Amino acid sequence: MKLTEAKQQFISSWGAFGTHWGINRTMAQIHALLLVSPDPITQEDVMEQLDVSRGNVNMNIRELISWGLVDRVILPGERKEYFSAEKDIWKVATQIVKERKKRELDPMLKLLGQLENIEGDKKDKDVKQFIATVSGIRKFGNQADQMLDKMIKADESWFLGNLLRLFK
Amino acid sequence: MKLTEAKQQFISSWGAFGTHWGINRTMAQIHALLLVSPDPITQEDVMEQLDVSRGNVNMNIRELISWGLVDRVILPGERKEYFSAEKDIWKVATQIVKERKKRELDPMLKLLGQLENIEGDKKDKDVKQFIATVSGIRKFGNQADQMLDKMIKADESWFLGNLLRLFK
DNA sequence: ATAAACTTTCAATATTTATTGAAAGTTCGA
DNA sequence: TCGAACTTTCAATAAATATTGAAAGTTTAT
Repeated sequence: MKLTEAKQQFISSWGAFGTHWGINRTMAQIHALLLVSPDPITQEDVMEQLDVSRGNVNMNIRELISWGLVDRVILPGERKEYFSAEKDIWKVATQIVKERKKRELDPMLKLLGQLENIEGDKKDKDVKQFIATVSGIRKFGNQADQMLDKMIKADESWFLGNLLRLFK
Repeated sequence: MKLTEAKQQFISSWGAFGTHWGINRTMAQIHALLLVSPDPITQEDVMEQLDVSRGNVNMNIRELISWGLVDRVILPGERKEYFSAEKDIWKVATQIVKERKKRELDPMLKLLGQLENIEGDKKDKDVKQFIATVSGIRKFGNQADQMLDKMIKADESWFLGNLLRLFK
């Protein structure tokens, strides 16, 4: 397989993979393209290589920037903006974890905490099950939350070292 | 807040949460409903409580069963089928991890392995970056894969004990 | 101050994904 | 074997989501 074909495969699979995880296909593909581009590229480049419109590229690059995965780069003496992706996969992963935690997990845990305090007969079967389920999810979620916090702060070698210890 | 309202909240939030993770809203809501139902319930019950059609409920319950999160239950002396969800959140989590790993992570790792073997000048900047990116993702993915395998096999107390050790 | 180069916006449109509900299929007791 | 009770299927439809592209906005060099 040659580079061009492999690149295509990678971008397309990364896009499909993304959709399974609630990430818009084009955004994932742009990210993939940037991940395999050794140098920063322009919106125009992305439009050509992925065959999507200017507006779409603009929107999705902005989103990638808000996720902290892509940076604007101004090349000296150039008028237009270039973009480049963080290439260190550990950093990419922790950044995604950090954002998803902030945007989704933390609000969910907050809600679950509130839902645990319902009025009503604690002997009632439905009340009992509701509280048990909600508190079960909350406890598990809190564990995950703590673990992810440590991961975000850790560097890769620390994490791998500990994993090794954990699973030896 | 009373039970009915809290239940509504929980189901609706769980549905919204699901959509952020590539899970169809109704499926997540049905799961939520089953999680807070102390006893098995019928398709008819789900239709009424969530106000969705018979076909939709049938389809999504089937999907939940294929994910190993919900079981068919035949009550003695009853003609119709009842459904109940696994309530142990640890089991729910490991089951989801197991399935997503099988359906998504493993195929992706397989593909990445293939993409690493491209023909071409290993000194070429683009080839170099492509291989670096793909192998970086593959290595990280393999670590995650191994860790998730252990988690799937472990039981909760083992895992929590080790986590504690890991993060003390 | 102007205009070219470039970026952003967003209403219209297209695409994808989810839902409905009636018809077909199945199971089971009498 | 019949038919009532129940489940499944799937083509049609609705709803949600993503994409386009032209117009408006911005920046910069002269």
